[in-house]
Amino acid sequence: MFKDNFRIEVNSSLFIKNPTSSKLGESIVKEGLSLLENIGYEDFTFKKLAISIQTTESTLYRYFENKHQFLMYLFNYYWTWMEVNFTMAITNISDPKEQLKRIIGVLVTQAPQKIGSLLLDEFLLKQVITNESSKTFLNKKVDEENKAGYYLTFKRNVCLISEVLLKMNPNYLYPNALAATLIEASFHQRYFGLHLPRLTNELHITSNLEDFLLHLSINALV
Amino acid sequence: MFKDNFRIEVNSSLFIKNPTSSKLGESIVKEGLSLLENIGYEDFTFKKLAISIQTTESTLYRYFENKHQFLMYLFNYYWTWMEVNFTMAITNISDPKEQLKRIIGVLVTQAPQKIGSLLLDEFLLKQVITNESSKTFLNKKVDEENKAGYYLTFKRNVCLISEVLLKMNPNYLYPNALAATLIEASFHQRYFGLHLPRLTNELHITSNLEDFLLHLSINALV
DNA sequence: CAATTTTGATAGTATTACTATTATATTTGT
DNA sequence: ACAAATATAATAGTAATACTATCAAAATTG
Repeated sequence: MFKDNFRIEVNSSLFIKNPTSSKLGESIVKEGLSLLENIGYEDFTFKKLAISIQTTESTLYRYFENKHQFLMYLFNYYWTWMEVNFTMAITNISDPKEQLKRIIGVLVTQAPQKIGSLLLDEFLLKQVITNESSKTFLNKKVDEENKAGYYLTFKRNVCLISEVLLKMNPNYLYPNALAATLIEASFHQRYFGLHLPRLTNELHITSNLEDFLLHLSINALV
Repeated sequence: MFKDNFRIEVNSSLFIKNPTSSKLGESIVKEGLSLLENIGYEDFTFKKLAISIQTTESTLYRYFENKHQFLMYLFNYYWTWMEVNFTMAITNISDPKEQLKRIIGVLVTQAPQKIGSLLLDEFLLKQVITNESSKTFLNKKVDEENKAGYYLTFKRNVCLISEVLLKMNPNYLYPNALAATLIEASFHQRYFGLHLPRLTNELHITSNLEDFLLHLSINALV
């Protein structure tokens, strides 16, 4: 579907030195993603990552300011990739309801289409974003980072979904809120299904999650 | 409405020494809440709290294992208090739709009814929980802490709301998921309204948030 | 192949997240 | 009122985290 030279590039404010500019940089983000998935954001350190790819902390700090910026890089990488997925999913589909179905289909997919040339493993990336993405904005630096454009890709996806919602009902008052809620619910409900099952109803099962979100959004838009 | 000796007590697994058992303990949670609200969870340390109440780190560690347990204490304090609020709000109300309205009214209230004898400031508590509560479960210790009962009060509230939802439509398949989604959306949509406005539609305004959640839930239940 | 850039190796600092010890207060039981 | 028990303050100390700095070696590039 895509050429082999398809690549995801994120805004340069999200790194010091572009990790895609060297083999070492690539192994930093690849292994960093894997380590993050294994031990979680709280226990993740540049020291540990340096050891696992046999380099030094000082080298990592030449690529990323700190682990928060590293997470922000992955977050933007993910949403840049998702924007491609969403756009492909609704291209040439005229019925807004069918568009919404496909949007939600993409949202709940755990292992998106593999693209050989994509640097990061899509499944791992989705797992990490599911578990950690709230930490990108739930902190006191949010306003500063918002100004720096750290959330632009995420906002674009919310707006993309919002536009589909509005096509179904142009008078709906809260399209952005609903779009963001669908995204957040897709992450957290899966998480709850796996870890705190009383907070959900078997929504770690993809088909249930899809049904829940579709039902919720369609009914909200009547 | 309540006697002056009304008190919120949380499960003893959430502290080493009960902070309500001494004046010092009370000032730890009171000042801790205030500091947490001011500087956020990431920058919050026991050292800073010790300085602000003129005690020492070692004393704080005799009350709480670490700052995560301290947040969990506040989280449980909040949900114990909310359970009282929800229960009061629906007592003697027979119409399920009216019950749901009142539940959502309680959920979106920023400054719940002041009760003189309540140790913690309700407004501050709500602010801190709005900003930080996702951090209670989004970490690798979640399963262990779930076993230890750290999320029981939260789950009870989700179930309480879930039961109201089921009264409106006993055949609805995802009552717990919807209840949890309403709670999470109430926190994050307000947060987005204040910090990332493109992710919402003016939902930092309480009446809008209320309308959004009510509309979402009522339509989901038809 | 010289110049530039990147990386590795090493060292060092301030802060965080604790634990341990002991003397001094404070509280409690009788 | 006083002894016993408990709580707190003061101090010290450790291992890990989150960086920054320096400089030589290696790799890249013009």
